[in-house]
Amino acid sequence: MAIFELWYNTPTLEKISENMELFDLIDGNNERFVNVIVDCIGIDDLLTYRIPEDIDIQIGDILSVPLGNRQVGAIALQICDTTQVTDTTTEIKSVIAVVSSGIFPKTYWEMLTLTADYYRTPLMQTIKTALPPKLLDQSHYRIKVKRENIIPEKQERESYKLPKAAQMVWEFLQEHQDNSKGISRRYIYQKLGRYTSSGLKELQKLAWIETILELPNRPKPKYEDIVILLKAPDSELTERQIEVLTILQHQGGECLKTQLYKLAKTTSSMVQNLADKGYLVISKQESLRLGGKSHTVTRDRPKDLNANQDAALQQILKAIADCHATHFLLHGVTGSGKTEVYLQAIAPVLESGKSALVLVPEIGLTPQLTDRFRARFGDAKVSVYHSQLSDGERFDTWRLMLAGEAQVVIGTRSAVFAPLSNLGLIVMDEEHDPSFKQDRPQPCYHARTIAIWRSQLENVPLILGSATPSAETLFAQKENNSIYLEMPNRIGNKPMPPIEIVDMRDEFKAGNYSILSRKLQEAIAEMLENKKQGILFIHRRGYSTFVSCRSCGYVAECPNCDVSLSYHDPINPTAHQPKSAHLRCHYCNYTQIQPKSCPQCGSPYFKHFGSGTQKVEQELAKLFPNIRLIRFDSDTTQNKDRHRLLIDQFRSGESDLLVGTQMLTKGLDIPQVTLVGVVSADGLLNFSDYRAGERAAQTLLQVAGRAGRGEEEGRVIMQTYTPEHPAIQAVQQYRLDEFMQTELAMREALSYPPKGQMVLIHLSSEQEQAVEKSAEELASYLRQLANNWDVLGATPAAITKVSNRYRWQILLKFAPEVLPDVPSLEELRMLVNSKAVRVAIDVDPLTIL
DNA sequence: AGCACGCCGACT
DNA sequence: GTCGGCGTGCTC
Repeated sequence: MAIFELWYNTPTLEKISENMELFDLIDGNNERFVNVIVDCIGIDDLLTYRIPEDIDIQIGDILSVPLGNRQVGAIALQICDTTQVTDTTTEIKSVIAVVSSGIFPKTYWEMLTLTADYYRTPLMQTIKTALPPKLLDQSHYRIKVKRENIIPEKQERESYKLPKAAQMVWEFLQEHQDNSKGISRRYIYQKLGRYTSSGLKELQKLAWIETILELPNRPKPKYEDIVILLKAPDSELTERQIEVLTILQHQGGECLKTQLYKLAKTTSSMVQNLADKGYLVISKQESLRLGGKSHTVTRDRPKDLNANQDAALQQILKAIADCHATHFLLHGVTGSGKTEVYLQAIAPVLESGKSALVLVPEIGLTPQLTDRFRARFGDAKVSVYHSQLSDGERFDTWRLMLAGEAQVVIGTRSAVFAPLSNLGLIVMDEEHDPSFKQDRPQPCYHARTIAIWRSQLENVPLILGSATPSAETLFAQKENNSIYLEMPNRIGNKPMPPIEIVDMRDEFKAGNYSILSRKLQEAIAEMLENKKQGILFIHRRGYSTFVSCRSCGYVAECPNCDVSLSYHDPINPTAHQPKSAHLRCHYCNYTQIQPKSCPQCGSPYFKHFGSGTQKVEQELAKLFPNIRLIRFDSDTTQNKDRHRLLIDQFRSGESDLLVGTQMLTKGLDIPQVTLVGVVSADGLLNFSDYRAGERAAQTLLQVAGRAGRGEEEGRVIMQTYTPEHPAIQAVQQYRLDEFMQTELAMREALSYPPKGQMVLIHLSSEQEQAVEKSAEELASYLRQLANNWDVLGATPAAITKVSNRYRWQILLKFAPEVLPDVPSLEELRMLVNSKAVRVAIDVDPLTIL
């Protein structure tokens, strides 16, 4: 792979690799020192710390070290018996503790340095995304107001005499005094900047405030007491004591202390007494908090494969046996049995004592998949890793992976960094899914890109599976010698459901003003009559896109963002929402009560545009009063258990129709579903991003694939105002490959990815002029610098204001074979020398809006 | 992120 | 002279 080789020999990588070889075991009677990178932006040099005699440190260990008067995380890179600190005035401090003694393989660090370098993000920040949360937490200051030290009249008088800075801080503290835990110094600093330091000092002098140093709250292993039988009961003991020991004996001579209390109906005094007598011993055992236990108990056996599946599997098995970094594109239509191929490919990996990594878009949405893996390999062999786990669960799962035993890890995007030391196979399911790309904290990595590197670094095969492969993977498949595996048929040769397109313009002409066409209405009626189930797909959640006044055209807008507010109904299952009709911003969550009359002209009549889940829900209730339906969108599925609950409800037949958004597209396998309706395909199509066509075709095809997976034949009805759109045509005929060929040709003409590379630089600030100025200055600087890239912009972002921040962006475009020497995040921050402006860099952005 | 240090202008 | 605001640079 071209990109891979270009980025491979980066200076940072070499530096780290050499350091890893410095794993010299100097048996020191002398003092020993460790050179570390610390978790502090702006310190790129290695710092040296003394290793206390009672602490054992290995290269690659994650440490906690003092820095200034704080504690920060650090990674041990070199261990030596002499200091490289020549300056004798600096005191060499000692390591505080080893946070995790993970001995990562060399390839793991190479993967991290590659990621940091490619995505132009500081190494430490990249390492943090790979580690469980809070593991590299810093200590931080909290400020508390000391009410008891303040005499009201005195305060009244003195607060006027305070220096400006102190007064600002004091006022700020007054505004936030409801926070009982105190507020973090960092937060004050964000708001007040340089006034913070002197202001706090002044208030401290008056003793009006108290500063508390909160130490990092790192996740810790959880221990439980267990009792172990040492000696069989004998006549020395009382009857009751013998009884307790016999129960312990029946438990295999070992069980949890609390469990013994319950079983023997006894208490700690009895157990302690027996321990004192030497019959048993109380010891500590780590209890692993592992998220999401299995919901099914039935053990699953490998299923017979059809010819396509078997052909695919044989090729994969060969690569696994040869330990080749072969890349497979497993292109299988929905229902073709990709999961079974994964399972049978993983089985020999586990048998050979290696581990497998399975990456999925969103685990909360695919509990069935985890259940299936657990049923096949057993609970003990399968762990899940995703952001919905608690910090403790993530920490424990992470350490379980580090332990190196053969296991299957199923996880979302961040699991691509799973510290599995003996990897045998990587699987990425639904490879086209945009949630594999991170966009919020830097680095904005794509898990597929990292998975490709990891497969090459560790010489393990990679399976990219999808019914609707991404343009990137299709293109790479043609260019490289990766292997294309096709499974064009559903299991049992069930046909793909026919897709019927309804032109909504005809409906309107015929006098049907409903958002549901006559055809779809009939189909739903028929479905209800036959006691079947269906799915209705809507592109948007909420009631409608926006609400406007019928008489003056006023549209309610978010005060913090540049978007109109969405209408939400009062009937809402989540507790924290207003009980009456309200308007909400989908960007910053600003919520207000729907006004009774137009604030501009006073008219009480409003018009609702678009069609969200709630609107469809109402319409259905009107047309089919007895229909039992479940709404499935991010409003109704806020917590992780609700996904499963709603899906289980639907699966068990408690409901006729599932009405939902995007979430429905992801691997939902319910055999009873015979009807799939797409309320409006247009929202997907008329999205002005270069990837809109690809995304729309993928989404629609995925939705369509939900129908007819069982015995009954399926049926798909797609409503649209633009039936002639190539994406719609492609989907209707199941001709995605041809559509993608024209897409690729189009991308090539405009040198868009994958026929070109892009880097997007975001700038944002609360000050409108500050961003504009910085963005334009940066753009012209980049233009000067540019010899092999095009600089587009600076331009305001499509949604210019979000959460009171004005957003601008600069797009860099370059040919795919060009090595992009784009400034790193740190360099960009230096270039934008305005503290008010935030910068972010997105390499290979999925959307350029 | 947070601190000390040092420079420069204003005021006891 | 000295105090305080502000920018700069360092943290083992």
